[in-house]
Amino acid sequence: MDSPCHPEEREARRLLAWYDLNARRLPWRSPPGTPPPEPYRVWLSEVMLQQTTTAAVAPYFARFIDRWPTIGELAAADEADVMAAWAGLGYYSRARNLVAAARFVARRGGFPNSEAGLRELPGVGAYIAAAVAAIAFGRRAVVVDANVERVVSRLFAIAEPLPAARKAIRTATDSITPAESSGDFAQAMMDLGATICTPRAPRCLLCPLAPDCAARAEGDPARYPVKAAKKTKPLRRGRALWIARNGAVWLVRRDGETLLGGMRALPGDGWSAQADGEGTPPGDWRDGGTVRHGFTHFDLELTVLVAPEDATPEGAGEWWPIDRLGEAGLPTVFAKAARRALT
DNA sequence: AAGGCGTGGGA
DNA sequence: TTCCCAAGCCT
Repeated sequence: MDSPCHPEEREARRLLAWYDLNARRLPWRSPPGTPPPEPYRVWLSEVMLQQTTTAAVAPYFARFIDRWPTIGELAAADEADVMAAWAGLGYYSRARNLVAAARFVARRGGFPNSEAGLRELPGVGAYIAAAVAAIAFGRRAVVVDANVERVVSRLFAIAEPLPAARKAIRTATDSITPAESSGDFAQAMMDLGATICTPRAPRCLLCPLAPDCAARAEGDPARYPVKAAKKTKPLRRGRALWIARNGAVWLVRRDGETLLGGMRALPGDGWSAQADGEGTPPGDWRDGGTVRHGFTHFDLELTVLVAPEDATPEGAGEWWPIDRLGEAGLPTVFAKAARRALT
């Protein structure tokens, strides 16, 4: 059984053997070698896991599965309910696309089982299509996420910086992806990246691929993957309005597909103003304090302005009971502002 | 193709 | 505190 073989098979064998003993147990996953979870669960977990930690996803995944156990039930849901259930997880376009994709799949009569078919779902890109095809449908697919980029760039000592190195990384990943068990292989690569081949201080002594690892041979595996320098995040200032009356607060819904689009929110300015102090509020508004919040591409310093008792809101919105504010599905930045206003 | 798009946790 | 980062996608 240990007949001479291609080096690429050697890596997959070592990794799969390691995975048999070391696979993380996660709510959306079946143990190695057992039948895969339903495509719905695999897809839902992959969408939630984009740029998001397993610890953050776990409670959301449980709540979604409990409330919408099948793709058909999710397809029939009100989008507003899904958005509210997504609140706090971030990247809200994922929730908008989730509903659209669920309806697409339900109308179609089931999930596509090929990468190309999966790519047609809104919110499904190269990574998720490959992951679902491999994990849920047992297809051979080249699954490349940030973990795989790290593992593979070290394994092959790919010195080209990201993102330009993506093509070389994909080719290298393809070369070690086995024909069978490619779902387990993909999950094994991700587990290896999450627990052993970590961004800092990789635990090479525990790594099943250490004998094959070019970066390890060089002596400084943590220098891979090489990344382009990142830009500094600008600081924006903005205001949120706390307009309360009879135990209720005035909430609006942000429209469009831009920042926090589709989510409930406190009314306010656009945060686009570089300078604070513009549009000074009427003197009878009270300064409710300031919260800081970091977004992907800018930091926000948000001042909460508390309205006088007789203030009248303008435009579309709704009065929301303050004692049930937790159910409003406010994005974290507004949850912070509300907490500040209430202290 | 480079930038928009959230959030929380760890070092 | 600050920085980096986590199962990316879309335009």
